[in-house]
Amino acid sequence: MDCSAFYCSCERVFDPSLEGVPVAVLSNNDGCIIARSQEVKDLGIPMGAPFFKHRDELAAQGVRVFSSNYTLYGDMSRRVMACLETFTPDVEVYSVDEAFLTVPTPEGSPEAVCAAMEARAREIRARVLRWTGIPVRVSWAETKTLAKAASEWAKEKLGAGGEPCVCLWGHPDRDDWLERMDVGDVWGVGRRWGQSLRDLGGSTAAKLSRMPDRLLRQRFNVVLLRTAMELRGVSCLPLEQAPVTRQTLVKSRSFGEPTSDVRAISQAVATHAARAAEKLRAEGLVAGRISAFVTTKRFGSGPHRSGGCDEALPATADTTALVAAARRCLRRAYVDADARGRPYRYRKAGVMLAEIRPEGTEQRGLFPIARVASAADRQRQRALMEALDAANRRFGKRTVVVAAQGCPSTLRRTRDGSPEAPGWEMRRERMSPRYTTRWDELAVVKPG
DNA sequence: TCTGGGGTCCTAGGACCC
DNA sequence: TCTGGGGTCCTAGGACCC
Repeated sequence: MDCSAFYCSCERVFDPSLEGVPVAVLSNNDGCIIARSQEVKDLGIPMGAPFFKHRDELAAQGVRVFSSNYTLYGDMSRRVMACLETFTPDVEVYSVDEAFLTVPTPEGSPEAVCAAMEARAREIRARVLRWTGIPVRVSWAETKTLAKAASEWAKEKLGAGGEPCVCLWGHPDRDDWLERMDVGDVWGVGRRWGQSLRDLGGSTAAKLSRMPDRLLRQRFNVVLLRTAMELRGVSCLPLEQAPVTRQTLVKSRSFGEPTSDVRAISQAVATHAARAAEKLRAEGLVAGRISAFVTTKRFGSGPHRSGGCDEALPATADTTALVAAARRCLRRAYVDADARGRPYRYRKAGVMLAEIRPEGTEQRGLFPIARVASAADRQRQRALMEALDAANRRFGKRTVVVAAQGCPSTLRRTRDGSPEAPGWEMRRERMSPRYTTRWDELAVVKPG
């Protein structure tokens, strides 16, 4: 199951004026176009295109453009997934807008099975649409990679105004589609491998599936061999339902404006560390390593630099410990100018946590890397973090912060009295309301 | 002026062991 | 000229995903 133009669909659910109107959603900092409704795709605006290059064209075409509203999309995603689980418990939530489902195959001839499965797909699509307002594609096949290939086919049918529900298994045009499907559209084949495969004569999904195992293993790796086998109908990628513990956690953002101000950057890094710590606690995890990094802009003039430093920690999810460590890392990673004295204009900073484990399972070192707090001190810190999280949950995100994040009360006030965002905060000028998660942002229905 | 953020897995090569 | 055989662990870099 794939949601069609998911972020655009979420925007449309609560704003009927967007129905039939072209819609686009931007990445963080309003930088790139990361979701496009069918109308915008038809205009030829590519995925991931920089917004500023298309701003005028989008305006001229009457495209409604939104900043990304992850609170809304996350909540809508949960609704869609919950709806899928009413059909089968065997659901793998693969991403915010995709899931894999396993269902029993009905008895009968291949043609009959195919027809029955396509009917099932239409049933699922109809229920998700009715319950959540999100249009989806549902496509079946005997392996995940083939199911994704079927989904590509469904996408093509949808673009041509057809029914986006396909069962590849038993379909009379199955081979025809796989012979037509570009190898670059195969799940697991990116730009680099796509070009290499074309050079070796594997320009379509069907051709890739016929390439010899040894060639794939030698020229690429076992991952691509698995992809080829999956295209042959041999399942190599099982349904993953047990949530796995993450290995890393990254929090980073581009700045609204590039800056050389180490104090501002330090506040941004402290904020990322605090947010990462909050997320760690929410997931019941601790981290044993932290790094902080800064990068200048990737494009244009001026000296370019990307630097990071890391530090081992006694496994922790404590905001104060992680913020302090992140600031130490930043101090080592930050360089103000290149060898010729030209200042670096930093565009982005972030924090990465690694060596993550569930709380309570951390391995203690023989030689502690830092003074180990007493049990009583640890208990007090835990209680403090619980109070911090509770206050921020109840009264809003930046209610209680560590001072290193920058103090909200010292910020300039805007006309309505709320604190003005600091310069390093990202641009987000076209955000829709968080319709489903904030009482004060609920949609209002007016009679007549 | 303006180009996102957050992940996973695999491999090669270096350093070390006996 | 020529230098064994069999391992582990770690890291950086490259590929992929959404």
